[in-house]
Amino acid sequence: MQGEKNMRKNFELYKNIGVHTITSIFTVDKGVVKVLLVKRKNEPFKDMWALVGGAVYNNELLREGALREIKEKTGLEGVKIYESGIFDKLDRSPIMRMIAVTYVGIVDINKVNVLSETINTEDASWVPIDKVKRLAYDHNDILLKALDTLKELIVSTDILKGLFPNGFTIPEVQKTYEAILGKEFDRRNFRKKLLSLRLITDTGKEILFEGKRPAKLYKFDKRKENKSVF
Amino acid sequence: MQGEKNMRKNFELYKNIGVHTITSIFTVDKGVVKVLLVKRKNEPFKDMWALVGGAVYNNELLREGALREIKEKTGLEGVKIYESGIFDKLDRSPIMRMIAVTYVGIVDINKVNVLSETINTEDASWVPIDKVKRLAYDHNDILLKALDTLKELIVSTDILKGLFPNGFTIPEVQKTYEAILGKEFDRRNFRKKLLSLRLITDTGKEILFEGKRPAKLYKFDKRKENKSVF
DNA sequence: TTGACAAGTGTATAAAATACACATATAATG
DNA sequence: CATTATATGTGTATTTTATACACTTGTCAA
Repeated sequence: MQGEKNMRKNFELYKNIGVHTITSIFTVDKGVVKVLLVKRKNEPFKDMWALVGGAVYNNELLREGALREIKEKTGLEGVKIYESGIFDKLDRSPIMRMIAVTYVGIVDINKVNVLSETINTEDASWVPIDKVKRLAYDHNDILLKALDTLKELIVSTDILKGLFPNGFTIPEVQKTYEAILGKEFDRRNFRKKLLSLRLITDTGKEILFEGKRPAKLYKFDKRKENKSVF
Repeated sequence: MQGEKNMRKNFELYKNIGVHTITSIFTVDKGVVKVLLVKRKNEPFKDMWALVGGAVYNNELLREGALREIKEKTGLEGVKIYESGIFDKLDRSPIMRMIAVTYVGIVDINKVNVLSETINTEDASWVPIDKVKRLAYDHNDILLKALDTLKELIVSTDILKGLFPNGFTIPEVQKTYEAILGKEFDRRNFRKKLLSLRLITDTGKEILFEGKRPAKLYKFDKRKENKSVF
């Protein structure tokens, strides 16, 4: 068959496809969605900002490679990541054929502390998504896709659990939804919907923000790990 | 940093990750969902049945590689394929580290003719999904994931257009949904929903099936290419 | 004490999903 | 020709879900 010949002809080339993982790590900080960027230290794209990622080793799973890169480049550990897509344009890297398997994660803004303790702030930074400039490689495209994936995930999975390790108030969750989805909800209807799902429970505690009426503190119900939120 | 050392140590290994595409091509034949399998001619897994796929060349996109493999192994052309997932277990191939980028497609059963003209039926076969035995590699896992993907796609995209190139009747579409989703719909409500979306138009023609009342023939509205069906 | 601010709460209306029964067009049969 | 079997076609009432909308409450600061 014709294909067999091509196969042989292209075999050496085929051996040279590189595999990278690239993760868009988000947080929501006072109603602003931010993404974690790192400054590249090597060519290509030296000194440009980029999403977190790198080459996958032969002896690790893609997901493991992604988590390793996150830890090495930012100090963050235990991030829950979700598949987002695959990027494989032939010229996406100037060095060699390279495909990128991309992931999405979201973390509590307080983990920024961890970041600043272990990594020079010149090397890693939380950037509001509408302030992101030209990134290395095709990372701008990857980021756009990641935001789409994030929008799908917050209405169909419990991905936001990772954002509220110490409980949350309903207005807080609402602001997070509004920031990520880019639209507003009626306060009464949002609360009604969230409570009707019976995925969260009232802790009985309250929490105060600068001289306003205290808000009730809720937490995700542990018994319903993987059900969708919206 | 510690990772840098590992990087160097693993570089040779990293160069040896192979990239495959694997496509689950479905059809629905008289209410039965079938998948297209091909018999392997070479080791590993020689003579076992497998999904359609193979190594990606360095000079082609993943999607192009998938379509090339489909054409080479089954003769099918012009199949619209959708991303399904990535499979990367370290031992999924006994030969080398291999990651599989997987796709899903669905085609009109009448293209089976094309198949039998160009390919020996010993080499390729439509198999009902509940009759699929042990496949090569991890293709049973890939098939399960592909079915999940297909279920999502038929309620959120116009993927079924590819299944009805010459128009369709509403009961036909309903049977297809029921076969793929594994549940039944009320006939009146299904028709109401489908028509309310205004994605299909009445052709004015009718079609007959063996001594029953003729059914109206519809077609997808060309102006609304990419809207979701359910 | 008053004002500013965000949190908390209930009801009425509209839209969507669901449940449900009978008439009709064809081919096959006697 | 009348009868039967079979799958198609059609409308309405009910339930569920989503949406729209206004006033009261608790805290801090002035």
